[in-house]
Amino acid sequence: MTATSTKTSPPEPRRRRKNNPESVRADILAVATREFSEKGLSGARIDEIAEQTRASKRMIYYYFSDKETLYLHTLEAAYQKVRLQEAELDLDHLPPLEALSRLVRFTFCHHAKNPDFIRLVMIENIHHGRFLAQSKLIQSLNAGVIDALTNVYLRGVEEGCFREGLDPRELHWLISALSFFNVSNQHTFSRIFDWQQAAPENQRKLEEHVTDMVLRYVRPDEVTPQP
Amino acid sequence: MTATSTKTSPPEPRRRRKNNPESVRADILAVATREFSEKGLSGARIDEIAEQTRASKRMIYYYFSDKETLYLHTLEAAYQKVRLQEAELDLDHLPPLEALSRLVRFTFCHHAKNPDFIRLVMIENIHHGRFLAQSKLIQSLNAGVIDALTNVYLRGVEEGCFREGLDPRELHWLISALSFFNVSNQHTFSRIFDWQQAAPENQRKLEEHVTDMVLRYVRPDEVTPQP
DNA sequence: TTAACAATGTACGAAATGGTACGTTCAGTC
DNA sequence: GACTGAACGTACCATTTCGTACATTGTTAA
Repeated sequence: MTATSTKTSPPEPRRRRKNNPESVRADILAVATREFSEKGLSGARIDEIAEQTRASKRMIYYYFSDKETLYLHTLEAAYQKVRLQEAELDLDHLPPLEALSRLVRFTFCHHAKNPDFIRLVMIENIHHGRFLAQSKLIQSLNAGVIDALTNVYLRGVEEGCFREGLDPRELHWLISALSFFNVSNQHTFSRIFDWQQAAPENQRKLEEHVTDMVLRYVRPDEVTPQP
Repeated sequence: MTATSTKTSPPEPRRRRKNNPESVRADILAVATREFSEKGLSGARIDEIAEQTRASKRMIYYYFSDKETLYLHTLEAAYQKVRLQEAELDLDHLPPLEALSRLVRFTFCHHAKNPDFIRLVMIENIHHGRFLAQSKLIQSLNAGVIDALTNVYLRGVEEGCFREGLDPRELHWLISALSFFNVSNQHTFSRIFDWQQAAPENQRKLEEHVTDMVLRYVRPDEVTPQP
């Protein structure tokens, strides 16, 4: 876009460049997120990212030294964003059953609303988690999730509404699996089984199933509660 | 060019081996499977595949016209292989509970033993299932899974060991989700939560959890069946 | 045998792609 | 205003990568 309108306006012919490092950086990161999550690390093109940015390709290498570093920053930013949203969940003031139910629904919906994040995690798994392993940041971010779930679970066991002997980490695994798969495999599943999985009514049904499944799983075995 | 010469064709049209077409084709496909599942469609390199083959790059283009077609054939071959293994499952002679339990365990173990297939499906989802959509073959292959599960489920409902009102397709979705996630997200999950998910004892535990979860899910609600 | 076609090897081209050299402009400090 | 380092633009390079032209060998039918 050569806006050098060399008109006969002597005082102000050219557009002034305004330095704005933070904004440029954020812009690049946003575009990179779109591109990487859409096409993967090897599929995304630096030139393509540059084109969609208000900055130039030179700027990408200026702020992020190379393609892989840019990808790593993208991944970190995505995890950070997720963490921020999760932090808003306040489960401790709810009774265990409701708290767990809410956590499951939140996870399910959150994943569904953030396909970019899911895709980045898929892509990272394709790369054997090699970049995530480099990131101290991400490692530190995710401890909180397990803690929150552990609290809820322990309270539930104490109150007798959850059965004993479950591992919160494994419980989290189950919740994640169902919520993640809902996004990650939507395309193949829909196509193979000719089922519009993304349709709102089906999403609502799946949310119910998933929540129901988790709650039934933690429910105490019936012990014939007759005295 | 099909020589349909209705001349004095002998009753025995014996086919003699040519150079080595079938073997070369199979070799290419095997290497392509490794490469695509490891690096994705855009990450895999035709030259790299050629190098690992006994054939040359020219042969890849001879048998499979271009990269994307080769990828599609890879995907189809992978689904076909899975289908063959699934067909060995014979559930109809088992009581419903055992049949379902066996189906879940089979799915879980099968996925765990075929990471290449899982990765290809992940990659295909990254591509929005665009190639799978082109394949009439794959579409036709996967109907059987639902049928088998439907039979088991209906028998179970009839015998009273499963609750009513569940959709076999959704049940399959749940089983798939848990089994798939176990492979697809192993790297990120292990790294984030510092948990050796691939370790045999953890795999055994997860298999139990997953089976248990599905069985608890289909179990009839307690209706206080007092005599 | 020989024509015809299938199967295969070698070398190369054109475009894409990650990354850089080098110069220019901005903004704060003295 | 002069200086300086950070912020930015343009043009370019070296390599990679998909794909092909062309030559050659094997195989079968007549």
